[in-house]
Amino acid sequence: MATLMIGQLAQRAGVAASALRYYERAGLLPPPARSSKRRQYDPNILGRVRIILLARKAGFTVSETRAFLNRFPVGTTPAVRWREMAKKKLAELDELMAQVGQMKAVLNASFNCECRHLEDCERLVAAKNRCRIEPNSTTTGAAKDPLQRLRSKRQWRW
Amino acid sequence: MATLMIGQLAQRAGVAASALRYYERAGLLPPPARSSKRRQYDPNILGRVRIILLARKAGFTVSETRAFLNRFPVGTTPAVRWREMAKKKLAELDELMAQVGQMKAVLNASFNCECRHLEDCERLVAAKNRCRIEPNSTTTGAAKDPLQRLRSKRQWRW
DNA sequence: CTACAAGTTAAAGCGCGCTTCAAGTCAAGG
DNA sequence: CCTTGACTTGAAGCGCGCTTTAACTTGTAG
Repeated sequence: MATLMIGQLAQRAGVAASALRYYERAGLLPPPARSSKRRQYDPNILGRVRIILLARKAGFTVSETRAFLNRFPVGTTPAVRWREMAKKKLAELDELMAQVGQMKAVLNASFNCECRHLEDCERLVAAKNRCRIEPNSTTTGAAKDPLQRLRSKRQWRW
Repeated sequence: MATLMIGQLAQRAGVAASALRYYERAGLLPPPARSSKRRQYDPNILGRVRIILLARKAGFTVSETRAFLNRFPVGTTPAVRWREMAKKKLAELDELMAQVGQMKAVLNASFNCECRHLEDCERLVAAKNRCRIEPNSTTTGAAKDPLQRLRSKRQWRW
């Protein structure tokens, strides 16, 4: 009794109902009982939702979170499992931090030139005369991972 | 003479030809002269490509990079412009770092419980009996920005 | 009975920065 | 002449985590 409709569960958990449906499809939440097709949640499920959100907040992807949730091998407690996964994730985060650090270095070290126009920089760079634009070479390409955000398919107007 | 085909420019710059075409569409590279429809690049354009890659490496998005490249207001040198944009970007990166720091905190502080099964944690969390799962409350939802990676549309099997 | 609110589904959309594909053009070498 | 390889274009795809939309059902209030 006193089961929760999806909207109520969503509100209590501080998350959108659509996200809960998504988590169900993704295997993070078990399919609840239904009354006339509507989901009726046992209030205890709120604990699981909170754990899901905690895992997400810690940086785990949805599939990592699923791996964490779906019944550990017998004998491993949640805490053990968590620490194991946390170790990997911490390493990933450290790598991310390192990349961000490199970006900051590039931001601080570049364009210490006196060129009046960008074209001057371009020519100097093309001629390998530094122009003190580059920090420490290794211009092996742009950053791959961190930070993201023209789609329009139409050409830029010059 | 001795102009570069797109493949050659790509190789020298250490970037894919498709990326160069993309940069052109996006307004980072000026449309080059053509010989029988093929792009013929002035070797000097290599400088511009390098600058583009540097900007990307520094964390600037494509449209930010376009803003940086496309002719500053008269009187602002590349260096000035760069420093202005770098300032903002550095702030963004610091925010990112802070978020990553929070994740690390969550990773380290969670699941210091002795529960044998996840279900025990769930019940405790649902009943607000901590279970020492949470670090410092503020469970306002999962992280929004950093780190990203079921699309399949098909249900997870339980 | 009618309205409205809240639920349901499957499918598509978003952001970002390219990459990949299909279908075609072109020049040089054998 | 034919092949090969590099180029061309427009359009679609990828990854990730949801959100949004469209079309429909259901329970409740007036």
